[in-house]
Parts: sequence; structure tokens; C-alpha cells
Amino acid sequence: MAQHKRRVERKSDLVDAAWRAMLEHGATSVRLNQVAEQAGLTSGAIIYHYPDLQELLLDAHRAGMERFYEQRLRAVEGIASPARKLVVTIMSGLPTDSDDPDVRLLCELGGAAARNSVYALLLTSLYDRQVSLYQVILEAGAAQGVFALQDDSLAIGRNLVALEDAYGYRIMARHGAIDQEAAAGLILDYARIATGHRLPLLTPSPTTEDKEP
Amino acid sequence: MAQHKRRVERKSDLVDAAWRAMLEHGATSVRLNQVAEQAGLTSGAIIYHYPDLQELLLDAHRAGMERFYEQRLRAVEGIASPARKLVVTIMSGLPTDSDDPDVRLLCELGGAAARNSVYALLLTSLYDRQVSLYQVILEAGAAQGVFALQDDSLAIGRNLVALEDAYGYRIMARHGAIDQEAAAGLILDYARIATGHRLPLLTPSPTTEDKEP
DNA sequence: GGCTATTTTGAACCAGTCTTCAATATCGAA
DNA sequence: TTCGATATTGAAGACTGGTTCAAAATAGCC
Repeated sequence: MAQHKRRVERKSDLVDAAWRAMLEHGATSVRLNQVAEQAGLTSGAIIYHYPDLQELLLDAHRAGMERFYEQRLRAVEGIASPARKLVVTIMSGLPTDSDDPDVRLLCELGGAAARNSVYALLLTSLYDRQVSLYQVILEAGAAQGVFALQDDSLAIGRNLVALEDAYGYRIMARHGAIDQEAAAGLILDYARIATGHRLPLLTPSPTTEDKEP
Repeated sequence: MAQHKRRVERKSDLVDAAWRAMLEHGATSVRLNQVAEQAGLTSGAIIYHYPDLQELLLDAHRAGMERFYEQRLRAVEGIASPARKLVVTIMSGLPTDSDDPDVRLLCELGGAAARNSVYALLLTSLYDRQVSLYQVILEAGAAQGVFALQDDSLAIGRNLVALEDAYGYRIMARHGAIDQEAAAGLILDYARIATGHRLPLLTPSPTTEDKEP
């Protein structure tokens, strides 16, 4: 049993190392040696655990995507108001800047997905889950009567995630006029007319602190 | 003079070959040999004209992007109605399916742009030009009183191009529910509330034929 | 047709990477 | 502490792909 646990831990170490290596050298062009170096091992050791490097990279991407998604969930937990929830969710989907590691890898993955059906599937699933995330918020707001949805929540959700994604790429490409704030502003422009709510951007919500004391 | 012309022609042949090779083997992972094969030459001949392969790939991307943009311009020329123009422009920005070559390479380029500042610049410039394209249509429609813009044309234009881009990625990744038509529908959902116009999707416009007889 | 400049080939060379595997080191249990 | 299993190294071999360059082919010109 103990050796099984160690095995799992080691694999997890390698996944982390692979993730860092991809970040440093590129999601697609990363080399086995570079992963090994990040892990503080030699290439043989990597192969011992992952005979196929692609498998390791895939696991690393999976883990990164999962982290990204969980992070978004955490960002809104404890927020009651649908409007605030929507604004925070929008912000949490955007990279802070062109160095944001999670979004960077997601973008590189997006570029590779046209050729790699596994990556494509992974990203498609992430997309759909994010859409659902928005749908829940939109429906809740509609049920409470604070949102007057101009379309079905599925359509609005899809457009919101699409906008996030696209501005993620813009920010990664260092568009001079579009940073996280500007992108959030643009997406909110859409969210406002789609929900019929003013959706104040403003200060980090005071309601978030509620759950702490 | 004649040899100069030949030189230019040959370079253009190589650019075409490089473009095809990228399409077949991937924008980033394409090999010198593969370009040579597409051109019906050996690698030495490619190097003779393009000592740096990156330069050739860059030219190929530039040409592809230019073609894509020109194609969009042509798609609306001769259409008078701003509403129709808007609808046609939206359609022309979306890949027909996951095999659409131009969009495929643009997506791969997007993935690479996070690491390659030249590609980033190229894509940023394309994005901005496409935004301008929309702005012109939006402003014309507003001036004619057929559009009631809910935001400044810059914001709407940016969002429209962002949506196109994002759905391009979804289509490339073979999202089961999002094909060209569905994507157009979603973007139009936004365009409708942003312009206050019904924007009928419908049939290939009859007004297009006007200029033929 | 012969001459020169340009273009292209083909082979040799080099660097980097993956793979394999015997030798070595480390771990955990008894 | 010792033993067997597990993990890791390091070096050798095979392969791929870029680079170089002398030699061959081709084109354009007189």
C-alpha cells in the first residue's frame, strides 16, 4: 500500500513538473529532457513512470484545467447576489495579464486542438462546464427577478464564455488596448444588455467577507 | 529585370508551398523537408531563397491572413443594406467546418502568439482591422437610423470579432452542438440586442445578385 | 552554340532527442 | 541490518532534422 501511495505522489510530482516545463518551453514543443530537468530527474526516470510523454502532458493539461475551473468555482462561493456573482465570474475567467500561466496554456492548447482530438475534447468539455456555470447564475438571477434575460440562458452563457476565451487570446497576444479590465468592461457591456441589469463593476464585493467571522 | 521577376515568383511559390505544408503538418511543427516536398524541391533550394525558415512561415501566415481579410471584404461588396451586410460579415468570419484551412491556421497561430511576439502582432493587427470592418457597418446603420446601437460601435465591434474568434476555436475543436450555423445564430443573438435590429438570417441575399446583369 | 550567373541537388556533417538497458541507488519490510 | 523490490542513473545506439557546400543542372544572354 505504501509503495502505491508513493507511486501516486511521484506521478503527481511529474505532472507538476510537466506543467512547469510546458509553461517554460511551450505546451507542444516541450522536450522530455526539459520535463526531467523540472522534476530534478533524468529522462529515463520520467519514462519509467510515463512510458509515453504525451500521456504525461495530457495529465498535466487535465490537472491545469481542473485547477482553473475549481478556482472559478471558489471565486464566487459565498457570494449571494446573482449580479455580483456574474461580475466576479466574468473577472475570474480572464487572465490578469499576458503572463497568466493557466490561461496561457489553455490558449496554446486551443491552438493544438484543431489537430489533436483529445485536446479538442478536453477543451470542449471545459467550455461546456463553464457555460453551465453561467447558466446557473443567469437562471438564479432570472428566478429572483433581478435579471430580465434577453435570450435563453444557454445562448447567453455560450456567448459569455466565448467572449472570455477570445479576450484571453487578445490579452495573451498583448493587445495594446485590451487588458483584463478593458476585457471585463467589454464583456460586461454585453452582459448588461443580455440580463437587463446594471451589473456594477466596482470594488471587491463586501458580501464576500460575510462568511469569515 | 527578368531574373528579378522570376525570383519574386519563386518566392511566392514557396510561400504557397509553406502554407500548404503548415496546413498538413501544423503551423508550428512543420519541417523544412515538408515545405520542400510541397514545393517539389529539396531543402537546400528552400534555404537558398529563405535562409531562415521562420521568415518563410511568417510570409505564409501574412499572405494567408491577408487572403482571409480580403475575402471578407469581397463577401459584402455590393450589399447595400447595413443589416444584410452585418449578417454576411458575421457568416464570413466563421469557418464552414473544422477543416476550413484559413481559420485552422489562424487558430494555430493564436496558440503560438503567446510565445511569439511577431505572431502576436500579426493577429492583433488582424483583430483590429476586423473590428474596424464592423464599426463601419455599425456606424452606417446607425446613421441611416436602422440600427439603435446599445453601445459605442468600438465595443460592439470588438465583441463581435471576439465572438467570431471564439466560435472559430469551438468549431475547430468539433464541438458537437456548435457548427457554423449555430455559431452564427449565437452571434446574431448578440448582434440583435446590440443593434436593436431583427437581423434576419435567412437566405443568400437577393440584393447580392443585383450587380450581375 | 557557348558563356556566365543563377538555381538546385545530393551527400556529408552536426546537434538534439528519444529509446533502451545494464548497473547502481534507494526504499520498506522483516 | 539485510533482502528484495522499486526507482534512477548514465551511457550507447538509432533516428530526425538543420546546415553546409562542391558539383550538376538550368536559364538567360550574346
